[in-house]
Amino acid sequence: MRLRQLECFRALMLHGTMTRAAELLGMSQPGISTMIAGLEHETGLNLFVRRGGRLQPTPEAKLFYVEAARALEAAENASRVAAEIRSGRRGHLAIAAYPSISINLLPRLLSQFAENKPELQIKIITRNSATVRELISTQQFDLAVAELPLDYPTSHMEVFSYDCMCMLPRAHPLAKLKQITPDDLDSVPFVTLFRGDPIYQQLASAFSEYGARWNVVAETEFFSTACQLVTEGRGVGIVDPVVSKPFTEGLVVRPFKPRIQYQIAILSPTHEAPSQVAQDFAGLLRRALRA
Amino acid sequence: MRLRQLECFRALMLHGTMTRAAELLGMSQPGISTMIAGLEHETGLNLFVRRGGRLQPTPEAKLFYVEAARALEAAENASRVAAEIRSGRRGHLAIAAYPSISINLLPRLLSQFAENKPELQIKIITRNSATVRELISTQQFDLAVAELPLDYPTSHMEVFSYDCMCMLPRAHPLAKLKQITPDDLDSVPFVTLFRGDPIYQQLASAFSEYGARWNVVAETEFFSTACQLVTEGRGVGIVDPVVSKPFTEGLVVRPFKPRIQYQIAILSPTHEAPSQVAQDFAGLLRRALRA
DNA sequence: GGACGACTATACGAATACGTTATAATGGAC
DNA sequence: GTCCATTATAACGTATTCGTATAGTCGTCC
Repeated sequence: MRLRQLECFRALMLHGTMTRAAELLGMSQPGISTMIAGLEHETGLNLFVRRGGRLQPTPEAKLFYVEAARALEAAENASRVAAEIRSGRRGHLAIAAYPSISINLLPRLLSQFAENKPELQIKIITRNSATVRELISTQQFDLAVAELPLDYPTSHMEVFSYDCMCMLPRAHPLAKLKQITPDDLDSVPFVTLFRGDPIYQQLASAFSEYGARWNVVAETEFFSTACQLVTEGRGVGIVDPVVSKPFTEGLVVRPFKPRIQYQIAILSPTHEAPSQVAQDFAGLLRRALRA
Repeated sequence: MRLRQLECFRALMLHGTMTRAAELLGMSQPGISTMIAGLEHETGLNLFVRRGGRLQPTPEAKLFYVEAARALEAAENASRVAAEIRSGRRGHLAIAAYPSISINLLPRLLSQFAENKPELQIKIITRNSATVRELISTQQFDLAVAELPLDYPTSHMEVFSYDCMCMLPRAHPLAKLKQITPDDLDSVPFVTLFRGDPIYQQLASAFSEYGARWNVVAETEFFSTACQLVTEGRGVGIVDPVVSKPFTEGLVVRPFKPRIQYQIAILSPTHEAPSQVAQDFAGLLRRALRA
């Protein structure tokens, strides 16, 4: 039993004559005729009686039609779903990400990505980078974004490196400089990430190397919190130039020397092949993180 | 999108390798390979990634599988239903019949007919023969059985003629005769059908022709009622030899002379083609009515 | 009753699909 | 490296599909 036969059968049942059914299906009348003959032969049912040169559906045809139409609709539905999956309109996109990127960049990109994909189910789980690293191993996520370094590196890792910038309140005296060094920040109130963070360690080394006094007035977990403190005038700070960009709206941002490196990575599941949707979104995310 | 492709896809999803799927479907491995390649091409989905010489279903394949399996099942169901219809296990059989045949013969034949047809829906409507004649015209019945003559004869009518028999209580003195005539029944208490019935008129003519006195002690609507009265010893009567046979169990039945003719007919719908089930049952009924 | 119109069935050929065998290519295991 | 299991590709015969051409059937309109 072939789908094409059912299609012809349905058209014939709905439109009465082979000639009209053929028109509707964009094929010739003899095509319909042989197709119906084949269906009758294969099912062993007499679907039509030839009466007065016309076709009249038998009671068997009416009974069979119900099931035939159902099967056709299921097949057409499968076909439609395939198109939806292909275009990314259907599917799911589960992403695990560390907090700073979860706050602004990720939801912004996701809502842009899902614009024309009504059936796409999105899930964002926010955890610290170590947990994100573990989550991607469970194969339950399509994509993850974590800060480096990781205790247990994973394959399928795409790294993005940034040189951190110095951020200052707009009215800060140092805002007129093109570039900031630890010397410029000697004893200046400073907002930084926590002691355990690589950023903290790099900053400590930089100030010590320059022989400047690092006046830490606040430690935060996230760049976004630090940004807010700087905005409030508590001091100056350091920030990555891309992910945290939305948080530095009212601030002045200047290159910092020496280089304070900040690295994040897009992680993909290892055992599982990534879904097309995940790959597409990874592309969008990659462009955003490179910018 | 062809059903065969979905079939291969399902087998592959369920059994992991093309080699095994091919075995299960009774075809060669390259056959599966090309079939899957065709499906991937037509749907535009990457259903499998080739990793380490093995196939691994992509997330898209898992999503699509749900719909594909559903479509396949619907098609297989349609196929199964076709087989059920063909063998008469599925369908409906609506029969309109006059009372006497509805009481015993028809339900007996129908239950025999439906023995191995679990899904067959049976409907029996009992009306007098004139109404049965009208009902078959409404095309809502697959078959009808009515007594003749009918005011408005219909085409598709298969007539069965019977010579009525005389029935007597087992202990009746006339039971020793091989054949009964009106002369034998002169003044004998007689149970007959109603005045309007053709049987009544034929009997009246017969007694008058033989110059015998017809001693009617009871008039009934149905043969079955008459039979019961005879069984109770109220008199002798006349009965058709086939339809009413079940009612004359404890009675003696003898040929009657002159011939009292009783005719019934199987009626088929005119506009509608009869269903295969109806035709099959008509065959069974025909054999029973001819016996 | 004959011509016409609408419809279905059959014949035949070309393109496509299907499924086979043979064989290459790949990767893991020992 | 060799063996084993797997998938992919090529070549080829057969079946299916669908078109065109044409014949047959029935009802209708003069």
